[in-house]
Amino acid sequence: MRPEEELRFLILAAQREGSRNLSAQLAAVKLTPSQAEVVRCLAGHGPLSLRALGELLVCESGSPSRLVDALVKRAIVVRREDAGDRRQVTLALTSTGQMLDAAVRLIEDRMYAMIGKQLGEAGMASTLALLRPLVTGSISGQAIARRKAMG
Amino acid sequence: MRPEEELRFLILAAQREGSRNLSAQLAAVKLTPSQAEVVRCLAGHGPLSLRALGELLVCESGSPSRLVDALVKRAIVVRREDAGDRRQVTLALTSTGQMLDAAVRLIEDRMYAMIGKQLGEAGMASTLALLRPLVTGSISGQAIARRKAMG
DNA sequence: ACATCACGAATGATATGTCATGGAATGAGG
DNA sequence: CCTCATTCCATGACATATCATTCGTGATGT
Repeated sequence: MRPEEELRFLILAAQREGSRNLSAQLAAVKLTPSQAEVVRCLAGHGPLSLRALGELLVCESGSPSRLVDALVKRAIVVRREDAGDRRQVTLALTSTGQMLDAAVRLIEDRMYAMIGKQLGEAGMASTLALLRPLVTGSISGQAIARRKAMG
Repeated sequence: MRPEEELRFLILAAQREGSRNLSAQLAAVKLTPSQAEVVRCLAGHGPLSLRALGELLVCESGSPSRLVDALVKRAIVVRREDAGDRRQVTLALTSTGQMLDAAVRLIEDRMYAMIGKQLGEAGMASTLALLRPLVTGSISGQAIARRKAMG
């Protein structure tokens, strides 16, 4: 197998396995990884329009209407009409959502600790430097850039 | 954003963007990336049972019944009963499937060339070495190992 | 003011992924 | 033979992803 092919499958495998792992952890709070990303974004970056939220999500490129739907139905997110521009909806976490955010943060921290231990500090820095150029400029890459810029 | 979080999103982003890119290329032959992986596996590793195919696919963990369904409907794959064990089905490419395989190979080669140029030979080797430990032992990691072992 | 264009969101269609369930078939033990 | 646990597939259920389309609204040019 040529190296580029292995890289392609390693990235796919890492994503799949990481997602499976995270799914299993998040099952405790009945959230999927995508839903958890929405919760974390809304918790960290205040009320957002659907479009603005979409621009922060790596998990989805378009506007995450349906992803948000499930969270609204479960009273984790409130969707209210924007007073100034009635085309937009404003999304914010409910108090339930804020509690879930704390739980998600704990789960993510555990996962990050494991990843950090696997790679080591130097390995982590190298890996980031190698992978960054692969996504710069793309939609997902821009989402990451925005997230980094906003803290 | 802490490094582990950035790594997580870089991997997700690389997978998404690569998949989008490949999807666009494969649209010329009306195949999705997952379907193309099935075609390539069957072309390279002969007739396989559904289970054996599933063990070679990185794109799916279980048995890819439905993934194969679409290919059978389009006469790209033939599904025939195994004479020895009637529980199993044997999957093989039709002549249409073999022609598609050649087209897919061209598209993948172009993509691999681009990835190779982006990373460089040394970068490629480093990246592989860094990512491999993240998936060893997992289902997807085993699929990659099998693929490497079979050429 | 009005026609028109652009924008934000919702929705339908299609294809995945993942897990759980069910059914057919095999094979090991008695 | 029979029983029964196991194996291999198929399928239902659910949550994503992606793209195209539609609909209600704002913005713009004349």
